[in-house]
Amino acid sequence: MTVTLVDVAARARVSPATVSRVLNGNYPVAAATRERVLRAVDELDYVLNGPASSLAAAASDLIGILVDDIADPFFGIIAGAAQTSIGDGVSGRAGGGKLAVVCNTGGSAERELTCLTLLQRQRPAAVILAGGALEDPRHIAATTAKLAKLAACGTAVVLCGRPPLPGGPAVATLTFDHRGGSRRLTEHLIALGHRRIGYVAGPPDRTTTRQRLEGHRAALAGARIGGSEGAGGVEGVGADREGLTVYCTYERGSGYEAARELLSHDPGLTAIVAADDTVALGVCAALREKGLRVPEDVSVAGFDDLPFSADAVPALTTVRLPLHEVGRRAGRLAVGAERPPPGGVETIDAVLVPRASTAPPPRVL
Amino acid sequence: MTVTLVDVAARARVSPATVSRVLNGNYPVAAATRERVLRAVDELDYVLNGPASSLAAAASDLIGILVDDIADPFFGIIAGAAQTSIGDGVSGRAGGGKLAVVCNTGGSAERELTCLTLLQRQRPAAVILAGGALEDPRHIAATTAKLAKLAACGTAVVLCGRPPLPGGPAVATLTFDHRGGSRRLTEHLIALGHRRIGYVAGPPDRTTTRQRLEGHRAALAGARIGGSEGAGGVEGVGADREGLTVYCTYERGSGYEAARELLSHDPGLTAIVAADDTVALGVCAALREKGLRVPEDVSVAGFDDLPFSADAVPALTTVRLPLHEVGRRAGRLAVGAERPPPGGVETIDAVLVPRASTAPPPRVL
DNA sequence: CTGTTAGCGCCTTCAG
DNA sequence: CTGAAGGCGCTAACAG
Repeated sequence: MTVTLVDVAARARVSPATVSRVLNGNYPVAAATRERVLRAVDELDYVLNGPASSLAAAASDLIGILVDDIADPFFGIIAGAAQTSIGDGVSGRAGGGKLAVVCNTGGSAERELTCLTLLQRQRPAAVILAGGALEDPRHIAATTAKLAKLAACGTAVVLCGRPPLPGGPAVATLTFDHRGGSRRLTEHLIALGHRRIGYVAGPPDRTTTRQRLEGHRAALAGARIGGSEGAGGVEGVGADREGLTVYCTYERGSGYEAARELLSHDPGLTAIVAADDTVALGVCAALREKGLRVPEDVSVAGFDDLPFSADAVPALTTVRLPLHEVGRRAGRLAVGAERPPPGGVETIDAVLVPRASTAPPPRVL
Repeated sequence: MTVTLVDVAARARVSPATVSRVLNGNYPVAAATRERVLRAVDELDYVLNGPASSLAAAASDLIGILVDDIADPFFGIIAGAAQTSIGDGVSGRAGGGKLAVVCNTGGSAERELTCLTLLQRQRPAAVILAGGALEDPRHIAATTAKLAKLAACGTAVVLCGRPPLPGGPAVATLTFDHRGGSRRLTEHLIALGHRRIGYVAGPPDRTTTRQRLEGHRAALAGARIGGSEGAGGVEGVGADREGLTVYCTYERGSGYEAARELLSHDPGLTAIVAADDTVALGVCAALREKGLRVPEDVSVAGFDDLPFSADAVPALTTVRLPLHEVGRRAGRLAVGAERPPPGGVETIDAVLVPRASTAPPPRVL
């Protein structure tokens, strides 16, 4: 029913092996023969049978990109850039052409592992894990083991936006300097004169959340402000001892709730730092609803510098992560178009972008 | 090196065929035997070889979701919902488990076809095409042919957010009532008293753009306003005769430019309807920069009701598309968890959501 | 440069 | 309910 390699070979009057060779392009074939084969391919509208090809070659042209939430621009931008950089290598014809696909884990450890297994079945050429990692030790172990297996089967593993793995089966890791960016952000607020600064952290037990919180607390400690940076590091879900830190998910509504909670704990806050820009928008909404102006009454800052942040009213002070650039590089690393950084790990700078949503507090001390 | 079905069979002291049967679950196997096999699978940490399985079964468990731009929340939401609804069916174990993956076309006809071909190689269980379609006849023909071929090989084709195809190889089509929603939106503006209404259309030659523009013009015609709705339907790129319609891409920056162009053509505009919410934000930015207030001086409306629209300042009047719901249903249709609507086509309502960004014009006539 | 020969790992009749 | 055998469509050594 469907046309196979043999059909093409027959039409081009060559052996199946020859057809395979011109399609894969990695073997010398006479120009005339190639022409004939290509013509036959076109005439028959032949499409390679991926499974058969992958079985025989013990490798597929699939590249998986794992993200927490595809509807979140943070991941959308990284994934889109990675896909584009991978797709650019397509040679148009039947040959070449890696297929970059993105899979959604929903931020669930279980689904992340499931996705990895499902991908593993396909014997993918590469896998890119985007975004922060869960810090649950069991999950880390499971993930590491899975990735090691993938790597053992020839799959290139690229980590993007998370710290390198201990046992490091990864080809390369591009990790963000969340800590530094976060620290500079809070320092900016402190320099403006703020002393009571609320913090809306991301989901607990994630590398991104922890690193950003650490940066924030380092800034406070550097200025001898606040007592919430106890020896304990990140505290459990909910609020810390002073009620100045609450946790939420990367959603606008979650930020809205979080801001209300912060305000109820300490109505005297003059600034709120949010886990990311989306959350910051929710924070702004809650503030507005309470009749508080941004930044006159309360300053608000986000993180990531997502596209809409520049257009928000007021424009959001945030920390820029070069998501597009990093996604592009992750894609190139995955296909081997770029060599891994020395040591396999590169830390990407996070730069402070001061805009209109932060200003001195109502009454500078 | 890697563990195969045969290894599992040996360990469980059964034949490979039996292992295959318990993994696929679609054949009677004694409970005790199944247990033994499952244990062996776990102990050996066996992972099915997808290519081999797909080759033998002539079908894979891959489901492809094609989107124009994964970084655009419109697609992100649909794709995410589809993936989730598909993933929910996972039976945890080695069996079951479709892998839903999303592919980016970047809105390019060529890449869309390339992606389809790459997917076609995998012999996917289903393909979901999300978002509006290009109206270029050649591309429609090519796409239709490709989808017909996919369908002929047993791939379920689901169209989501675009009109059904003429030759209809699709299992099901969920299409939006862009026209109706758009018409109601412009009627809302007219009822408010607006007469000079600028229109920032989406990319030309796309079903979505055309349908929304048609709705807009139908509203104008219904109110005997404007002469731009000539017999010609959508005009070429750029501005129409009166300069009241300009085209742009679904990006904030593009909306910004478009608004400036509209204003330069007709500074007397009292309202601007944008192709979507993202574009509307760009329009607002341009207006603000010109010293025009929204909605006091100029009303602005978007489309889609993306999450950030409710939080914009002012909150954006828009037309809500149930993206999440539609994505979920597309996923269910793809896996056969839901029966296709009668006739295979269902039109999804687009409901007007009036918010703060629209108000009567400065001077009602 | 090209043809021939074996499988890749699994599913699926067919027997038992 | 379980085992044995054949082949899915392609690639990768080998020859020539």
